[in-house]
Amino acid sequence: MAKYNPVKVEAKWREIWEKNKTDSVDLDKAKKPFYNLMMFPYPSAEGLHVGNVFAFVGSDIQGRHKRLLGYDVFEPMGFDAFGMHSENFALKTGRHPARMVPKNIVHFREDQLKKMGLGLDWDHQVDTTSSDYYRWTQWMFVTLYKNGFAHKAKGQVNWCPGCKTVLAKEQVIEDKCERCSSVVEKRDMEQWYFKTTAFAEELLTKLDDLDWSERTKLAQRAWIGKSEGADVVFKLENGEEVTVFTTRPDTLFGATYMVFSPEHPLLDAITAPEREEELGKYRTEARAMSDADLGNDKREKTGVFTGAYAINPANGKRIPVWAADYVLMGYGTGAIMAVPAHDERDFEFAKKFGLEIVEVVTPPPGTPGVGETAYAGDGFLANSGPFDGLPAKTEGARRIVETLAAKGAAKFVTRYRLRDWCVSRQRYWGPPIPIIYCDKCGVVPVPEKDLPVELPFMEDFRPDGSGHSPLHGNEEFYRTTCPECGGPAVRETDVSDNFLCSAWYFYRYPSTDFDDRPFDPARTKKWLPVDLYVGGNEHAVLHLLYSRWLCKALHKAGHIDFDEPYKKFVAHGIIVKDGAKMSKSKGNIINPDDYVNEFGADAFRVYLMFMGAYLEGGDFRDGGVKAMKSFLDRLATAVSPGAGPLSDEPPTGSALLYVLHSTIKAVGSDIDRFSYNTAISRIMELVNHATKNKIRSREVSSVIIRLISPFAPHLAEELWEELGNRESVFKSSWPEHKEEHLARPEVEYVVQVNGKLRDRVNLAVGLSNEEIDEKVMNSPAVLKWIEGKELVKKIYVPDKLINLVVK
RNA sequence: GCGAGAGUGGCGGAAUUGGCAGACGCACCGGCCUUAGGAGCCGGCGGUCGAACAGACUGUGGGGGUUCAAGUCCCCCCUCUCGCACCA
Repeated sequence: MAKYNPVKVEAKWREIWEKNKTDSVDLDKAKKPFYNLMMFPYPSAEGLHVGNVFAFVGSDIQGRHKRLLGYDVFEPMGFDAFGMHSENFALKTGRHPARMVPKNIVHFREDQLKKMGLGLDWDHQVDTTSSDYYRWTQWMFVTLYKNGFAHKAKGQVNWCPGCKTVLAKEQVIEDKCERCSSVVEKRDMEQWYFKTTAFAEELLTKLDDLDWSERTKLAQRAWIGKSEGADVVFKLENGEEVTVFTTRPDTLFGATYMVFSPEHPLLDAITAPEREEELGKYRTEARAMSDADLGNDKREKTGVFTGAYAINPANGKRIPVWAADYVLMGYGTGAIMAVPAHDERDFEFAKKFGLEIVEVVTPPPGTPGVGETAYAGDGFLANSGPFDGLPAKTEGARRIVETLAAKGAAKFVTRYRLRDWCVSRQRYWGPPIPIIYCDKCGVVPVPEKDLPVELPFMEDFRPDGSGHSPLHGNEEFYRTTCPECGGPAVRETDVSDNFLCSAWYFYRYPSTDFDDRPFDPARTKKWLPVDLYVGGNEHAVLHLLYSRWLCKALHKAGHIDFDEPYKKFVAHGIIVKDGAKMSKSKGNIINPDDYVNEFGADAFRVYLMFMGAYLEGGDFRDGGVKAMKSFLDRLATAVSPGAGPLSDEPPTGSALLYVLHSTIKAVGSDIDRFSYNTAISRIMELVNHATKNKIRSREVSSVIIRLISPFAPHLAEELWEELGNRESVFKSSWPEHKEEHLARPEVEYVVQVNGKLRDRVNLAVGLSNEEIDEKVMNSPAVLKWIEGKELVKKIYVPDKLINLVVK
């Protein structure tokens, strides 16, 4: 077999694998379970994106490698088909998601995924829109509710006018809807929340022990946003009290004014009558502004004096209270003590409005004075009464807080930026929130026996922007009876965020054959937590954070005995096309089908993995897939008995054995560290070596086939069969390298003079310095550079290099 | 602004601990084979000087430093990508 026809060969193996269930695993009998998870896609009408293929292939290589290493690999796939992506597309094209999604799923699975050579176990797929699945999504909701992790609350929410629903904070990117890019508005609404903040500290500290991509952990840490400081109570002159949060309680004596967020509820009560008009205007303007505008720290500070005064609890001074939009309602208490001498924002504000600036931390000599800028560093306290001279951030902060704490006016606190997860969506295409409202019994979760709460088919599913889901207008759905008292009741009509569906799907895969429980305890014990999860880092603070949180909640509720869902998470890179991001408008979208049909899935897979570092991403160039097809042809020619007889004698010759065994070793470790591009290049070198030296050996062929098999499974299988094997190559074993062949009798020494390469000499390994000298010092190429010069020093790097330093 | 990562031939990219820069591939050039080639095989390929597959110099964003030796370590600067961003 020289040139092979990928279309025929791949179809043949697809059929055999499916028939023999090569990629299925016996979930109960498996001895060395390895749960290899990839992020299930949403089955869009556009079809599988090349980014999906890149992610899946990179994950599949791990799965196949592990299989060859003797693990029982479980590699399932499913469809994340609920949610606004599907629904928005349906709205745009005038098709109903309930009709469109099943077709998309079939297309994804039969025409695309199955042609990619992924070793997927299709006996355990999930579809989040099927009631067998979302029944348990609803069970999750009820379970969370019963354990105090779900509650309904009124508050400010992010409203997307495009999608006509509220969004979670995580789904607002730079002030825009993650799905439709509309600018998000603030609204006050009553919504369902999951208590993500309950595990803020655990979500943060547990990151330290996780074997995850560092950048993913970094993103989660930043999002959780822990900050330690103190709450301090300020009394207002009208008798009201207001608490502020500060990370710098040591600077309390320097607090010369207070600032309230324009949205602060206490403003109405404290504003002096003569200031009301101006303040009202300011608050209206601020309300109209988007979060992005408010969050822009380059914008000039604005603010209005309220006419009210507060008392600084540290020194009893009377300080003015201002309202300014640089204080955000969404963080801390919505009010701050302003210390212009030691905070840049306060400094800028104080300068603009002529407010007092008092330095209470002495900067080290040479630091610009307080007149010019704020000093945020550490130092010793000054102008701070009894605390003068104390080291500010440590002893000073402690003593000041303790002193005030005695009067109940301060305490150390830790705050997080993380907010509770807003999960209600005023949309149609999602799992209905399983809650019933009864006048007599109040909020009643739907009992487990009544699940699922089926999503009724509605021809018109358009969101109307009323603040209710379209389900609200469906009387048959909306009106129900109370499961507790049997009286008339109404259903919650919002559906839950699609991210709830995806927060738990990996518990379901091993248990899809149970219809009376979301996940079977024994199966779960055997297979979870997930051994390896490969996916995009864009989900760092969405899916990955939500699913970690849900895991902790389920753990706390006693449903599972672990509290982290993924042992290892690897964030793959992003593919660009010719150096630019792919986008529909640029017309540079890669359609995987085109390449698979022309060059085969194997060539496409190998190219995707070869074009760049998997963890960094890569630059897709059109010619690449073809080049990989010809590499696979060359490989086939080199190893196939069809292209010329193979010798049954074991390979000999130290050069060949060295190349063979060092390649085995390198490819294995490259796969382990996701360095697929170098792994492939090592296989290329081995193939080149075999071709060039006309090596035709059964054993060499067997090694090469197994090394390439995780990358090009169909071709490997075909060649493996040609070699006379009856069982799948994936039932064989990963080749083992022998250290003895890596030891070379002779190595090439680099001879440097003053660090410059001047000669190369082949020498036996393990020579003494004297023996090296003998061989090296008389070489004409070296003599030329050292003759007549004083030899100052000789540096020996064993079996590698000698550097002669001359003057 | 803060945090992280990156900057290497015409191009994609290698270089795990400081030790031969440019592996592997694309493109290109030369040769062989061919009725033909968007096929295959052999060879070349950072730059400058040079007749040269002789040799030398130079070269990993820019500048400085440490070292026998720097793409790799340290300091300053520039550019790009990503994350967070008036978070008190």
